[in-house]
Amino acid sequence: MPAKGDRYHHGDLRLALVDAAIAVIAERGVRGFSMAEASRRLGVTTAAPYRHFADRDELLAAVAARGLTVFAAMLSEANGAADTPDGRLAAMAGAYVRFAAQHRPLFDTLFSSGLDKSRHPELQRAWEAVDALLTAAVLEVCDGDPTEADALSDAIEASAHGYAMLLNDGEYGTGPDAVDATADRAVASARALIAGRRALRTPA
Amino acid sequence: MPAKGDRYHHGDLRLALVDAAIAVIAERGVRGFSMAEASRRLGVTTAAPYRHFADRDELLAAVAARGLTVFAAMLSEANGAADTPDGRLAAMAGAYVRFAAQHRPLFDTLFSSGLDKSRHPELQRAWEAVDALLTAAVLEVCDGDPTEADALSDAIEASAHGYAMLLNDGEYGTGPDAVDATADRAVASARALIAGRRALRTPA
DNA sequence: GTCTATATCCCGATAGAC
DNA sequence: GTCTATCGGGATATAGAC
Repeated sequence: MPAKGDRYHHGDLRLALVDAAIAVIAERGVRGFSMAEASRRLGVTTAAPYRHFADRDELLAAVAARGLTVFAAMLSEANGAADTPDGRLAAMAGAYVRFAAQHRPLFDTLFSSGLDKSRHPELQRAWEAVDALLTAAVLEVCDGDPTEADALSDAIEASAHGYAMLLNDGEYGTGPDAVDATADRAVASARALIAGRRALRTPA
Repeated sequence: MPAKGDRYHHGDLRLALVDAAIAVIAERGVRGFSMAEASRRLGVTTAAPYRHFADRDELLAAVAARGLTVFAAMLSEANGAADTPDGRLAAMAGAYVRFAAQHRPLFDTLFSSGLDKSRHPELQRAWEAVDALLTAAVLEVCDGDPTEADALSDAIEASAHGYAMLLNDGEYGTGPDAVDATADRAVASARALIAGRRALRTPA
């Protein structure tokens, strides 16, 4: 406890607020998050956060930024763990689902917080970095055809996103087994989409 | 205006509240909904709804029930509009996306309202009816193999759900063209999953 | 079946002291 | 950089009158 005087001060309230926000979101969901509750957890008054964040959205954006860092790391790691182009791409679909389940507060902040992305350019850039990871992996699979690559990229992303959302909704049960099973199914679906990708070319 | 006395009475406040709730959700999103706001729209006091709904969740559940009716109707109609098993199943994926976009308040209430489904048995039954539509269509496609049918059903559902969520998040742009394009892509993805469904059998 | 009125609680955000 | 104090707003839900 590095306290200078008789009153407790945080070394880095800004950082502590991000952590506290994640903890609140983990327990009460994104819509249960409030500046007041995060402040209470840290034992500071509700005014304190406003020295570090202009408003509620800015704190949420900071949480989202951390989420994108973790997300990119997990996708990247999955990409490195397989040895074929198809395997790398499919593994990223699995990592997508695992990220959603293992870092649910971050995932929810990214996708269900109602955060206006266009108002946070930093987040847009971080998003582009994530997209680039997926795009690169897709291009490895179908390098000749950028149109097909776009369609396949969207298809795999949508599939993984759907599995992730439904998993977190409890549709597949709860617990680590459900996470593993769903991640496996996302991987298998990615493989099926890759195998059947000819059908993505004809929308009718 | 069938008013008996000098004061306005609704013929069916319960029904009017469901409509008002949908209108509020349409304008302010699911998390912007409140009993108070719905009451205000109808010109009744905030106490009035509690004669018809025990609490906020019960009104949301009524909205969800309507949503499931519409959802089932759209899936069923899409199913009837194609002439091959594959076509019927794929068309349902497109209908899933169109439902999400064209009835966004209902879709959001079903999937993003934080409603505890297990506490509303009526909703569970309505959900099962929706699931049955999808299951039947999938069984037509792969009638010999119930395990494969389960996997394909989940895969198509997740894919459609992902497209729907990302569309409503603005990921594919806005407007009727974006809806059409995304629905088409969901249809194509369903076809790709059907075509590549052998890959769904081996989770590794 | 609706209204008036109210109890209780929570939130975001700011001003000014220290 | 944090605290005290507060403003202004909104929510759910109930009690009792009509």
